[in-house]
Amino acid sequence: MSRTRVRDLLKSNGEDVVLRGWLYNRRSSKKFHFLLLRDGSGIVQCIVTRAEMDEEAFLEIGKIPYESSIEIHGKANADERSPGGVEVHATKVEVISEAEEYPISKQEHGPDFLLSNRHLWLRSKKQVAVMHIRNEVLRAIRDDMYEQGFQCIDAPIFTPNSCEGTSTLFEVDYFDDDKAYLTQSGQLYMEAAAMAFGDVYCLGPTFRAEKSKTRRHLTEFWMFEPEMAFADLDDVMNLAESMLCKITTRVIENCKEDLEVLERDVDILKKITGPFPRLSYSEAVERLNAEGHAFEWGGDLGAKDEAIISSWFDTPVMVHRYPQEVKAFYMKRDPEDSKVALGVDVLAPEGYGEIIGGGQREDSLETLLGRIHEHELDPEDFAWYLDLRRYGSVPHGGFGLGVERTVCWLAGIEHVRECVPFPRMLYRIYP
RNA sequence: UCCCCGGUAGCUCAAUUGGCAGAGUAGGUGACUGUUAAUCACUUGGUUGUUGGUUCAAGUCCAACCCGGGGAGCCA
Repeated sequence: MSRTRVRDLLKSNGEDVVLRGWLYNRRSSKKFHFLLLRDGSGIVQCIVTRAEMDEEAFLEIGKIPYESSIEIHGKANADERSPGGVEVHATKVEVISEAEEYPISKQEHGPDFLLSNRHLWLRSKKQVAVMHIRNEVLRAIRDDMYEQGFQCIDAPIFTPNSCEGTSTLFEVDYFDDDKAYLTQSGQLYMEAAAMAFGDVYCLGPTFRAEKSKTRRHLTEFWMFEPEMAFADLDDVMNLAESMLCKITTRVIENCKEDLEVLERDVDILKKITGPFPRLSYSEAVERLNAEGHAFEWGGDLGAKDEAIISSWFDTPVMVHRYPQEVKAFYMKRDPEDSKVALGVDVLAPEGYGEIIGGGQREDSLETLLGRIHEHELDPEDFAWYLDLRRYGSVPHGGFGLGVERTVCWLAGIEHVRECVPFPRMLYRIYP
């Protein structure tokens, strides 16, 4: 007899079924055992009655340790008294592998303990829900890119040098005396790909060796980076906006139960429909000052400033045209105001901060060369990148979206470490 | 790199001016009317992060170190 998945039990009402999974919880009295079976697709209550079972077998079932793997034979019944509305009336319970005393209990645990037990923590309800949402976010991105005709072009993980010359990178030995670095962005490679395929994206891991210790930082995180040829800053903002709306809609539609487990206020997410407010850096600074938060034009917005700006709106807000000094060398300056660069940051609501950064790229060879010198970078390192401006340069742009930060916001989680299966952080690389 | 907080039973935490190391939970034993983190009774469980110091006496005070958490900067 083939095995039934818990998620399909409702369709099997009245039928004999075989389930395989792990013992999630048990509630016992003299005449019954209520076993909660978890199989990865869901959790179902199974009832074992003393009257219908061999006395010794009944007592043994009361002793099966939590998280033991078990097989249950029985009949599926719709029953309102059971959580989930279905119950399996078990006639046979077999232990596949008896578990040792399981360290994670139903009570609350501290972050240190949970992170050290991440391989087991991943089994718990809340973590399962977050991973479902992550899965949906990644699928929504890929589906939308496919529908819009973007080509998926995977960027390399090993790179010969820093992409932007700014962040601290992880250095690794690369044969003989050479050094390589783990990528901190696929963007430069996406620019090359955009000149080959038009509209492209990459979606993969990214590494930052910054010693950041906050709820928004990981040393290894996933980033989605689309890049478009023949595109300006407005096109970039339009794509960022439509993508965030698409992701949110998909999560609301397909992750109802997960959002419930996480006690996420879905009404807040339903407001994410677009258009999002677009605020220039200068406008943002003006309003900050008008509201009594002294801020001098020219500096980069800090975490506090971003929190204030996003608190003005219920949806993500796009802040564009930053002072060019605080932005990367490849960012194009605004032809109408050379003091600012054509970049945009998208700030998520509810204080989740920056989830997207991007903009229009500099497409003039001369300007780009000058910028590389200003930033004291070696033009040799960027020879291939400069070639893109030699052979049919076009206006182009794109952005990077932090997958964990996006999941964190949608799921309403405190810390990005719960939004990736096995987080890598400063001082923590186990398990 | 800087600032703040913490480390006591497997886990979550308590312990008064320095004065016998405690509870809940998990584990064990038993009871129990279809239970919903089931409930009830009993019960096992300790080198208080490490090292040194002050003291008749240190979980508590002092010093150094180790580990972790939160935040800043930087960024997604």
